[in-house]
Amino acid sequence: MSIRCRFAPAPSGSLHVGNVRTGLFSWAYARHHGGAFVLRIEDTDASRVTEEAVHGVVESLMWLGIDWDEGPDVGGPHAPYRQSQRMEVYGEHADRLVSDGAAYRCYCTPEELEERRQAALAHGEPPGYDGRCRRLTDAERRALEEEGRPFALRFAMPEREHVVRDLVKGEVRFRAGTLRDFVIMRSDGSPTFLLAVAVDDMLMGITHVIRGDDLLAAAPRNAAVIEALGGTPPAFAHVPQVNGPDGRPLSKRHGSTSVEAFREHGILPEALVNYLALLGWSKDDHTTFLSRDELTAAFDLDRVSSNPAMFDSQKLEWMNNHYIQTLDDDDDLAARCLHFLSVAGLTPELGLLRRAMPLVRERMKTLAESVELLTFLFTDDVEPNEKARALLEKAGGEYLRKAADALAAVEPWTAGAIQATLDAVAGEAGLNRTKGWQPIRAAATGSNVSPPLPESLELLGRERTVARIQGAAR
RNA sequence: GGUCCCAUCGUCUAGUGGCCCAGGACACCACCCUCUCAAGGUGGAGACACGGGUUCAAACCCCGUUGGGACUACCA
Repeated sequence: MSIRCRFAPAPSGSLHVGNVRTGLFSWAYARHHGGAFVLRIEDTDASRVTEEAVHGVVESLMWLGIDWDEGPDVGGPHAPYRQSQRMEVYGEHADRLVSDGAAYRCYCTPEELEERRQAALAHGEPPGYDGRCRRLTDAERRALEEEGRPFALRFAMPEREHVVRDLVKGEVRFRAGTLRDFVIMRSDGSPTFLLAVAVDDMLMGITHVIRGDDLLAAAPRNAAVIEALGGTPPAFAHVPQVNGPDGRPLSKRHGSTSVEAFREHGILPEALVNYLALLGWSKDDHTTFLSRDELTAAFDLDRVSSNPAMFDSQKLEWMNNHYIQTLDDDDDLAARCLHFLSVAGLTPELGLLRRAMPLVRERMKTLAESVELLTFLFTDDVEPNEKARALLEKAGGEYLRKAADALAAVEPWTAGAIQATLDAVAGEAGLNRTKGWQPIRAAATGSNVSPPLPESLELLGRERTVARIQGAAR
């Protein structure tokens, strides 16, 4: 039987990296085994879901290079792939469960439920649903019906031990009686997550459910519903959560942890995928860099770690720098930087930008850093920063004028010739390179930090270089 | 409270009874390289949560403790 995996995000907010990591594992597992990967949008809570949010999920996954065979945009044999469009399906299955005696009408109101929960807590008893409506006599039921009481549909959890053979956690046992009857259909007729997932996974032929371990306790319920419906439950693999710096599972309150945020921060998709792949999974004892293809070739669930991992953005950035360095196509890198320069209000000339790439590629942890590294090339509005001003002041107008004059005469205008001239000017003043060059750097780039000076000046051009140094000399 | 999950350097991890007084990577420190900043090179410091077992032998197996986390909703 061919493997079928799915990723089923709720598009309520943005797709955060913890969530995506789970999707990545699911995708990698499917691809590794030559199976199918399904994207399903979990929007039973339809009110808060916007079209935009769904689009955001699709965008983020595509950017990462995670592709799917069936989904809301591409369709497939089990369409539709948005739960909000499958309400009838859930209704039919809920009815079947009721007529088969696997689910029952629960007339308890939310207020009553809450009251009993509090009472149980006060007596030191477990607070779950007490199963009251499951044990109603026919007469009681009839009375409630005649009252016109609204009801929810509750699944009658078989009262036995439930065992989940999890591919990551191993055999997990839930003692009889600890899993209570749960609502599958709200009194307003809308299905709950617990019904929708089970029905969809069954109908869509999902063979392996790979998801966060916060859903581990949902697995026996999912399986029970599918069994009651006459289906075969999928295999489960519950991967641990990704934690934030505070050691708690990543969520909205950790700030910018969405895929989109990393993209806007100048992280390369191949770096994010690589980093995420190694968060909770390892190929062996030493592999650090993997392409998507290498990942799918090597990935399997038996090497997924069972303990939670903390997200380390420093390591991500280190890895990002590696990918930027190894992106040896200057045009490609320039194109990727262009976006960030544009956002910063610059309009770089493409040829110049491309020629600047060798100077900055090993200096950027993120593409966004290309802005501060290269602004001096794409604007003549260079206002020296504090340290640059100090350097200029210390050097004095005399020195700068001499340097400007010498540079004006450099022929040809190449990094090599420029370097020789800079050395000559510094030497004449009795300065070493550091002391002699820093004022020039400050004048030409407006900063005490820049890409290598002679190469930077070569790109800047003679005219602009000389003008800036003369300007700074006044 | 109950149920369940988890526990190796600060972080991500390798390790499935002897190869481990624990290996790699990020971060950190030092040195080298060096026009600034990076990158790169070399070296260093740094962990098996604790307590009991089992065994000739335990990071690895069992039990307990402690500490994290999840679930316990007409959220997903």
